[in-house]
Amino acid sequence: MINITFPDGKVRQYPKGTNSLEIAKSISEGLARNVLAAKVNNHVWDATRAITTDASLSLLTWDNDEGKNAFWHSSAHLMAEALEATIPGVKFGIGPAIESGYYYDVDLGDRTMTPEEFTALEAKMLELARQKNPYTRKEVSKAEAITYFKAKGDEYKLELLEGLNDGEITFYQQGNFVDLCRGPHIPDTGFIKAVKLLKIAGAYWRGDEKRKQLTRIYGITFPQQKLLTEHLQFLEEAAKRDHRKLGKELGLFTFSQKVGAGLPLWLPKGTDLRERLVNFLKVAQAKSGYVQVVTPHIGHKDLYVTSGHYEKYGADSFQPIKTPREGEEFFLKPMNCPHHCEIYKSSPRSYKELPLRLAEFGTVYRYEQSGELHGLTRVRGFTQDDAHLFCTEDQVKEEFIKVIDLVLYVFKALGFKDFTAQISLRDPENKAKYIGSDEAWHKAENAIIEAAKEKNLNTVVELGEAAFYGPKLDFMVKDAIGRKWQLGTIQVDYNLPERFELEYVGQDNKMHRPVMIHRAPFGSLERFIAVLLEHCEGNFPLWLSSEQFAILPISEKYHDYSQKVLNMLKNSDLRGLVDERNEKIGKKIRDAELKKVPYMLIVGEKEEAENKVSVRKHGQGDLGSNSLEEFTQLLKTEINSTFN
RNA sequence: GCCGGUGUAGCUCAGUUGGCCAGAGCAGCUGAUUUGUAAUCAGCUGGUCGGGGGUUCGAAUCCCUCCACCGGCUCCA
Repeated sequence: MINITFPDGKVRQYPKGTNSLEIAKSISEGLARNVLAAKVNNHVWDATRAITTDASLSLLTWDNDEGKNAFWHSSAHLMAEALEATIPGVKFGIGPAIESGYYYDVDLGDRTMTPEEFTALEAKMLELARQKNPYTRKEVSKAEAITYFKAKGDEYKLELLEGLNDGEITFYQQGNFVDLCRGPHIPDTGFIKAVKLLKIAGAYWRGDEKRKQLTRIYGITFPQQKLLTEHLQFLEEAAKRDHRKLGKELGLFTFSQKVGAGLPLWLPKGTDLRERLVNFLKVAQAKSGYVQVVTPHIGHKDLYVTSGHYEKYGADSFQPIKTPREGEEFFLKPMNCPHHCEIYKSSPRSYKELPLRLAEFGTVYRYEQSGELHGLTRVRGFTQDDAHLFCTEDQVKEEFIKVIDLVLYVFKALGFKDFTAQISLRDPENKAKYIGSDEAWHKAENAIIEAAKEKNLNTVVELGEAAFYGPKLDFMVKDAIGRKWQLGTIQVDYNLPERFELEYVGQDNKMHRPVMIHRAPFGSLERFIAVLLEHCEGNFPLWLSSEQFAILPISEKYHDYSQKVLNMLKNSDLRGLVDERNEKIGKKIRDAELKKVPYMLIVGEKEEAENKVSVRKHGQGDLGSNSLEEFTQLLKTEINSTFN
């Protein structure tokens, strides 16, 4: 007998070799029907795998991420089985579970796959699922495994085998399909009740663009049809929050093929929004000791040779523009830091001036590959809320922490609660990709890690994600459908001061090298506004709305009174307008609701007589009659609550 | 850049297997209406069907090519 310890601490005895599914059955049949996998001594196992020693056990169901993971991974195998049954000679790359579903990378040879084939493939998957074929695990020797895949002619699996050690190789089989796989899997295919194939894409084998591109098929499955329906509804809802759609509907920005791909055109309303964000940050930065600077949109080639950007990105940038006679080369500026370094150098600096915080809303231009462009989140011309802090080594950590505070302040004012702080470090395996000394990197990486720890940020560490000149802390926020985007960023840089030979006179009357911190709380205004739009679904915080209220007169007779109200509200620093169109009140309300105007003020005979307004709140409806003082107070209170 | 898909009026979309002047709703304009909490009525304007080339008696529809957009991959100073 063996002792099984459950999550609640209870211990029960079972015969040696029993499995998690049997244990679940001993508790209740209902539970057993829902068990997808099990965590045995903190390793996720097949529920059908025999337990031979004392162990801690927690049963994994659809409600655990690890349970879902096993479910979707098993679904990838099911899709592979269906593919193999319908497309002879198909070869398989990898097929993992992902955050929402799974994919499998396949080599279809000369054949292509189109979404029209999905229905048939889904049907095949369901047919196989109904057979309730068990997923069986088999330990195989490396030689056996190689023999199997050689016979099958699957070079991808053979390549994967090269990286595995003999003795740790397992096969999983369900039905006629055998796959090299670590597992774990769900007990049998019958658990899979609903299947939806979602999209098809090219994906380079092993993520290497120099290697063959396989066909990646994304899908999702569920243990109940109802869950699939809900998921599809969620996707539909998310599509409504797409910033490209909202930006168009709300008249914020547009693109023109003629102006060029990835070059956003800001319409008056969008510009208004940008200006408000910019001013908001300028005020906050002024309080934190920043000074504003302005630099041109182009810079001499030498500037980027010095900074190192020329060597790193010269060939992949917009190509230089030349002076007609001398042939001097200038680049559109892809970043502001080299310019700012030259501002630093414009006069001798004393330690007493540090930290020197140079801020600029600088528009930069980067050549992004055509396939990378994406609404406002990935563009070729964008404005950074950039600043460079020049400080002494001793000041780095404190400055870094102050920047974190600023980013958190900005995020709070805009309602971003759900974000992660990604600490991006150098790839220790590939140091050649980066410039700068080991020592400098260590110092910088430690400064970031300590500062993040001190501020108790919810962090993830990513190796190899650092910029080529230094490590960074990025604030990552998800868009409507869960794609992660970098917004705010803070980067420590020991390299540029070196390259530009920046110096300051220390207390000791000797020359010292300052440290530079790059930082941008929004990141880029374009991307920030995109993600903000998706988060609030176009319902901006009141302080940010261009049109905080719309006055809707019942008829022409009340236009004079409406104008009077408008002027009074404007005098209270509120923004809005009067809808003087010759439309019925229902129409005016509908349009204001669609424009997501936070407050609608309906005025007619009654309101004019009482010197009041009828307040209607977006998405909520009639709030009743208010005096102008009451209404003004209501808005001021709402605005203040955002910042406190 | 790569794989797959899409491109019809300002917006959202119809346009059967290639066949008469390419349609609708909304928006816009004109007029009527003077309105009480999510669409008042009528009339009108508006498109060289993404660009270019080809096949055909005839192309929005078929083919080639370029561009843009969408979903991924790779990349992202």
